[in-house]
Amino acid sequence: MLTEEIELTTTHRSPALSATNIEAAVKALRERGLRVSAARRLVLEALYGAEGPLSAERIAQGLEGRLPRSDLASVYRNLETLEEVGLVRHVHLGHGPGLYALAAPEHEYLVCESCHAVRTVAKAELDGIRSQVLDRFGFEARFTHFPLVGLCPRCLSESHDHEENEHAHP
Amino acid sequence: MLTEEIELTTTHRSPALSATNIEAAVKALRERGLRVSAARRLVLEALYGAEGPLSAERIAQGLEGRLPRSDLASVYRNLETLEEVGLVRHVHLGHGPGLYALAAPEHEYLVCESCHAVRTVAKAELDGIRSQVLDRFGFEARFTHFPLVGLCPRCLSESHDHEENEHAHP
DNA sequence: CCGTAACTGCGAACGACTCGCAAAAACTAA
DNA sequence: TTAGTTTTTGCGAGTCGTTCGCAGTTACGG
Repeated sequence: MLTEEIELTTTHRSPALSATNIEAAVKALRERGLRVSAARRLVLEALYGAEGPLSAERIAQGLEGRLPRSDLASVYRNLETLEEVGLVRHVHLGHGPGLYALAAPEHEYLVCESCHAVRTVAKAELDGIRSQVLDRFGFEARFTHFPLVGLCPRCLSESHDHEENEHAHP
Repeated sequence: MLTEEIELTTTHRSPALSATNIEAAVKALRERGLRVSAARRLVLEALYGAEGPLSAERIAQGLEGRLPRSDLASVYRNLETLEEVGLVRHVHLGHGPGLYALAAPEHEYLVCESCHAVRTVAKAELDGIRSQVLDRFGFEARFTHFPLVGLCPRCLSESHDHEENEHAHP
């Protein structure tokens, strides 16, 4: 099976106010006694400029020329550090590589098992479902690190169509 | 990070009526023009005798001496074939290897992000949540291939405890 | 501007699969 | 039963995503 590309169907944040926020992140790092190296700053720039979650690989390649390339292992280490600090979060949207994004604002993900479309939603949008899961199972659902997986509306209706065709056979 | 062992908290099926059902599976294979080799039968025996989903690795090792060892690549190939035939299904319960189980009866999984405990439930138990997700997002949730991830009751209450301790600091 | 952590970049190793290929079954038809 | 065809096996090597070891840099506090 080929590794399938994941496409995002929603937009995350405007790529504008980057620099300002990066300095806030830099401050958070220094407060923890962490150093602000060029490589680390680069990872931050990639994430602040991104429209959706990014793979470590794509960050290391410099986002198709928009940023300088850097060492993949270091990108992974920096993403890990940033995640420990709470600035970054990663999500596993299927069989591909993990994808990284800023931790705030907190997004949750719905992924279609059939077409692999990703729907990104604000945490609050899933609160209704979260409270039902809590009621039934005492379990607090989180769709930040692993998504809610299922069939998207389109694939769902296609699968209904096929069922009908099958039933139509006498 | 170490690969963490996944423990199952529920029982799947009684390990008794194996042989009978294996012959049904064998029949299904032959009907599709597939051959029933020793290796293939072994995978089937492992799954019919198991109390929960198994990794390919564990099947290849012969389930700690209960069955003969076999070739890992072939185990993967056979699991794939059995899955195509519809006899087997696999689930990704976190960062470890995929786990394989008989497709019927259809189980769904809840996994704790913190302690990695797995709760296996019958499909019907999640129908309420499924219909709420369908209403809100037009999305049919499936927790068979990827689980519903969150915090289990115990880890949830522990995280509340910690919050209280933090708040207690003036 | 010096010392000393922290951090980098490289290559190698890792786990979980997947593939290529020659040798060995399994079914089929004779 | 055996010969023929086609699947399947077992091995080794390869891939992908990620992590590790380590010598060489570099950031920052003094």
